[in-house]
Amino acid sequence: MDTAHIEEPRWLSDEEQRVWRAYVHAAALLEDHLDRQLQRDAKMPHIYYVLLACLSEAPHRRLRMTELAMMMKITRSRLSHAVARLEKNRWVRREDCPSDKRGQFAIITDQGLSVLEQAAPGHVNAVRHAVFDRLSPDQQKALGEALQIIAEGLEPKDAGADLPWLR
Amino acid sequence: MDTAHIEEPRWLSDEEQRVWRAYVHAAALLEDHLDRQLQRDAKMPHIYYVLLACLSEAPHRRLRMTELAMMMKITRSRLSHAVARLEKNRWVRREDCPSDKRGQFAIITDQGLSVLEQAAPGHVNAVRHAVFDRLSPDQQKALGEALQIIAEGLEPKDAGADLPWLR
DNA sequence: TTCTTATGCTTGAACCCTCAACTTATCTGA
DNA sequence: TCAGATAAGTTGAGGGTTCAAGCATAAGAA
Repeated sequence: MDTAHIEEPRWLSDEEQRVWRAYVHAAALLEDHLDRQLQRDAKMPHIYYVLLACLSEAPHRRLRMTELAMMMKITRSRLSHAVARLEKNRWVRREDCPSDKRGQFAIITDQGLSVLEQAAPGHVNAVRHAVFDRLSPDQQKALGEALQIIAEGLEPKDAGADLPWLR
Repeated sequence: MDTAHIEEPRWLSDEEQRVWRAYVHAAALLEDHLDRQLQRDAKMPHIYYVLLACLSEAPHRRLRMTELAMMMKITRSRLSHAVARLEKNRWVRREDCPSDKRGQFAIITDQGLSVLEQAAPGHVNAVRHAVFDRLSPDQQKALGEALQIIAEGLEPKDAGADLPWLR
């Protein structure tokens, strides 16, 4: 009997399952925790905080939409919706790109900057309590290295973040 | 000048920032990747797969709603909506608990079980490719330990998962 | 018992994200 | 120069999640 073409899946070992479960649980609890904290204290979910933080550190407090999307590892569509929402709050505004008429800059406003500064201490504390206060330097280092490898492996090699059929 | 009462936040060091960014990126990319794979191949997001998997391993293929929510580290509300959706697909059904008239069991159906079995190999492969194929055994171990510590720290000590004011 | 509080679970509105389709603009090559 | 092809970004529908409120039952106190 020829079974060479059948992909017999390699199930996860007990050890691997434990690691995987730890990931699933930690990710669920952590995202929840941060979202709740920021939603309560700054009226925005975690990802919107990251968005503002990226803009605040960018050269002229501005980034092209695509660049920002790649930085944040989210789709352009998602970013478009997010910026639209933040624009309503007057925390971000858009501006046309002079050199490419298709292009848009997202720019953090003074108001957005001040909201970000108000939110930052609470957010950093939440991260610290949840993660860094609990791990030894070695554990932190190991965690970072493993996650970096995972992230790199999933990075879309080709630009088309929104175009899954290119995969 | 008395500044003792002012909480000067301890910002993240460069090293800590790198670790934190790695987490944020890995989490975003990984959830996205798994959701997309499962949505394509099994018409459900990752969390619904986990839900079915939990039920499939439970004693009589059934769990009380609250128990399942705690296992999955999600709110009862979210679970309620999720089960409602899976019930429409006939992958899960509900049953009243005889000993507590408020209680409900969620039960995976034969159909749900078969969908789960069909989806499992592809999902395991995705996890393997993204995580375990890229990390040495030591790295896996370290990752698991760090994540477990983080998860434990965020576990709600008191039962009230839905009641944030109890903290 | 009866009153009070706590528990189990659901609901609907508001919000967020995904997917596919679309618009406009830029690039490429014959 | 001009017709694809590609790129930047947006849109709306459909579906998932959150939050606060609600209903019904159970447990505890008086």
